[in-house]
Amino acid sequence: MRCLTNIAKHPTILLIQSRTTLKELKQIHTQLLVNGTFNNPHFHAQFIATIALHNPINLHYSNYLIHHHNHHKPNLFTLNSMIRAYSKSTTPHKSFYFYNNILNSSNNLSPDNYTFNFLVRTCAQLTVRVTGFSVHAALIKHGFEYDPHVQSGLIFMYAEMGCLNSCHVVFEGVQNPDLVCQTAMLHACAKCGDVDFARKMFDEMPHRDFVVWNAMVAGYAQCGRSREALDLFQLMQMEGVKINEVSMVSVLSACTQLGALDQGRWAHAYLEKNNIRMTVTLGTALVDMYAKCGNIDKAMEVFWGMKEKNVYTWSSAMGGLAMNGLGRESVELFSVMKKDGVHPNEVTFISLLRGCSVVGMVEEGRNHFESMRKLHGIEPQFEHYGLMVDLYGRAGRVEEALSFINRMPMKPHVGAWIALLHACRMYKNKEIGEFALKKIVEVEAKNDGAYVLLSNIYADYKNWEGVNKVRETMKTKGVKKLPGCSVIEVDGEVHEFIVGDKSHPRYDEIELKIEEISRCVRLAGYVANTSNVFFDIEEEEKEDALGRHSEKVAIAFGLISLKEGVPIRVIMNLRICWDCHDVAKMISKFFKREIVVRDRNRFHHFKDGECSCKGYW
DNA sequence: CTAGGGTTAG
Repeated sequence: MRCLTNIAKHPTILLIQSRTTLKELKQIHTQLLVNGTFNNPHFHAQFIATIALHNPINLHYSNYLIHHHNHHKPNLFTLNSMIRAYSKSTTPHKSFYFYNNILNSSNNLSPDNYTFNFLVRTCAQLTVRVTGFSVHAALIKHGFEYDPHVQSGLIFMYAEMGCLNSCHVVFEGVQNPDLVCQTAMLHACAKCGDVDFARKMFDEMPHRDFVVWNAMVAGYAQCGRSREALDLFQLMQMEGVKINEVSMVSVLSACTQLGALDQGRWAHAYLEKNNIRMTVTLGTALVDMYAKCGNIDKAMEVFWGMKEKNVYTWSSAMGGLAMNGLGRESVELFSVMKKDGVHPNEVTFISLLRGCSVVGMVEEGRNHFESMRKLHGIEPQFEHYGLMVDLYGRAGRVEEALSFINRMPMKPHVGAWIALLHACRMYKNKEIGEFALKKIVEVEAKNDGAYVLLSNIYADYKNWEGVNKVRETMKTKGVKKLPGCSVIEVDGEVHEFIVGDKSHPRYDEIELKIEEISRCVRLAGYVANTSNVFFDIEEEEKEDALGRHSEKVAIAFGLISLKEGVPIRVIMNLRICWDCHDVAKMISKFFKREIVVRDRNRFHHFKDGECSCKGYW
């Protein structure tokens, strides 16, 4: 055992941990063969395991070493390490090859608690329940049902599969759950939608190390409770808990969701100042944060500065470009990615198709969609079909969008119909719009967004009867419209405005500003675009209702609270309304202020009276 | 010193 410990600290092993290139590995390998270090079976095992664990990119090299330089039969340590490495790879099923290797080995190996711990993690990756159940059965057969390592793994596996009950069952069977096991259970609760229970566990734990803190912060961030994530992180700092790159990934993710650019910038500065290890994951989180907080230039600067990028990084950058209206750049980045030898996955194609869609590159988008199956072996999912509908629809080819839906190999999902309905709204197509709504409510009787869209189409035609009919239907069915909500960050503090809520301490000043805006805009001869007002009310009242949309309130607040020249950044939960969009353009001109709005679909950068979306919503 | 926490879309 002493011997193994020393080997783990062997300079060559440490070198592998910090380097990744295949070329260097080959050099090291040759050297070790020559000087005879490989004659030590322990070293050989540790060498392969280290490559597998620290250089997942070069997993095939560990494989090669096992098969072609096999002076020694791989031992359990090596095989377990391979299972572990593959459980985290993009091809987790290959773990089973090594599991079978253990079972069929000629040198009497039998799986141990590590084997099963890693194997259940493989099942967690695969999320194929049947596989998970059979591995569970196998480990019971081998007598590891009550092994603490295996139990932690099982909790993790069932969490990934969404079986919180099974997690509880396993957890209750644990004699004295240690920190690792408790962390797994906490993670499971957060993952399966019971963060509050996770927090309860967290609060009741007598000893908490920094991994537990990280799990809790991540738990909040992943379920969208970003504020609580940031609050807990702050507490973490105050308590002097160790902070590493994993903590920062969660912090950045929370900032991304809140659109809190200032806090995101602070986090970026923090991790540079504290020499936090820049991993691919952390870099990706940074790129995503800048992109989704409206600073796409900075996002790309970070992106190009990253030494190592994976498919997440590329997809994230492409998605960010698309979201910011830079569709062409997104498509170009896709070619660069392929040249770089990175294989796209299904998410990459979502980013790519969005890129095509926002700039109306219909043919290009269709070609890429076709290439998914033919060139990349990726079966398009319903999201991809939905984006194709969007692609045709945005470009005004509403009929083609409809016929595309009708040719889908699966039952069109609500999202596809919604995309069509948006196109109908944009191009004022009443007939297809009515048809789309019918299809939507067949599945989701209470889809408020769909009713509102159809109502808007009627309003465009000044068909108040139609508007009223929609309103009546909604009333009888009990459909409630989701209230608009906009947030804006001022001096690192996030202010939230919900439509109709006047509780903000500076609401009176905001009101005055809105009136000033209205005056300016009217002087310029602008007539409000009132078709976004849902109910048939008097024109004047309508303008008033429009004047109080949450996005406009947030912009007004930005005007009074941010220094001149500082861009106003607003994040909202719905798509920006047409009138607010027009008014924002004018504000950007009259008040000489840049405005960046991230709505639920994309970014709108308003400058000198123009918007970056150029009509492509 | 083979276990636990993290990134892309919807």
